[in-house]
Amino acid sequence: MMELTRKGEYAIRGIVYLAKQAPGKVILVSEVAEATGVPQTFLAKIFQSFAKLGLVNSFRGTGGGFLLGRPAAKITLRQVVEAVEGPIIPNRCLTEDGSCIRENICTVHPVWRRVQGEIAAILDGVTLEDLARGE
Amino acid sequence: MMELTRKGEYAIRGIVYLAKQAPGKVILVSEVAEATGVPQTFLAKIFQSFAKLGLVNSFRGTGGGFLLGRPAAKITLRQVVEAVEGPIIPNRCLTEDGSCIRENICTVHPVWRRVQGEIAAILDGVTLEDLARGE
DNA sequence: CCATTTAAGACCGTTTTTGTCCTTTTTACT
DNA sequence: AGTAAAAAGGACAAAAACGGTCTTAAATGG
Repeated sequence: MMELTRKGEYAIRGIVYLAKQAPGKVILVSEVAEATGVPQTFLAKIFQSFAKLGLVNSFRGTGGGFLLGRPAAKITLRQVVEAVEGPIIPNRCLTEDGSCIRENICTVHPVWRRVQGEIAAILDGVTLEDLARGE
Repeated sequence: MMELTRKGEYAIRGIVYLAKQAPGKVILVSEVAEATGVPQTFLAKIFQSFAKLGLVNSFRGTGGGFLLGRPAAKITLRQVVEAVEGPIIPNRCLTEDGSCIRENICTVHPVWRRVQGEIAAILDGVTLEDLARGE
């Protein structure tokens, strides 16, 4: 359970690869795809969504490509993961606006809340810089 | 991301309902299903898998039904969740036998290891007794 | 034997995942 | 201006997972 999807894994691989480049250097999706072993068109989609969120910047046309939208130290693993996988929600009842109708579920509610908080805290504490320079 | 499936939620609802009963009392699936709002045949499947693991005991025929396989205090939320959802694996690379081929993935590896450990610890710390008596 | 209740497995529709493919737009270079 | 190189965007599709249902068999008590 609680498994990251391929998309999530690909996203991390791809953006970490960008983080390893010299700041300001523009990289082709094709290069990232090959280097990380991710299907190119799939990775392109992922990077497009990153671009919309400002996680990466993109340039079209000849000489185009991608680079980080801000310094690697300012991008957390949580931001990357949530960008592709959505918010960290261990249980549906955490989604709702405070309405957890069933009582027996509600005793579990605070447990999931803790799980959510712990995961978020861990992922918040790791930046692309950390990951790029090998911990 | 990281969301519990319906099955997982149903499983918790169902077994917590059992945990709320007087010890030794045998309960019908139909009763549990109705009380918790879970589809009966689906819940039956879940309880069957619980029975195989000893989380519950079952009796067939007239007067049959289910009850906890051991005291509620001896069943953790983690055991319940893993019984239906499988082991807690935030990332595929944690499954493998130490082989995390890609280097950039491997810098992420210890992070997922921590996530795995934290979730496990939280769920280990909660028993059905806790959940049954309302935290 | 008969009604009841779980056990086991086959089956099935829907949604999500994991991509591919094609067209369009933007850009740089000649 | 024309062309080649990229990313942007959308449609499409196979495969897997999810969320169940249904049927038949086996056990049990009366």
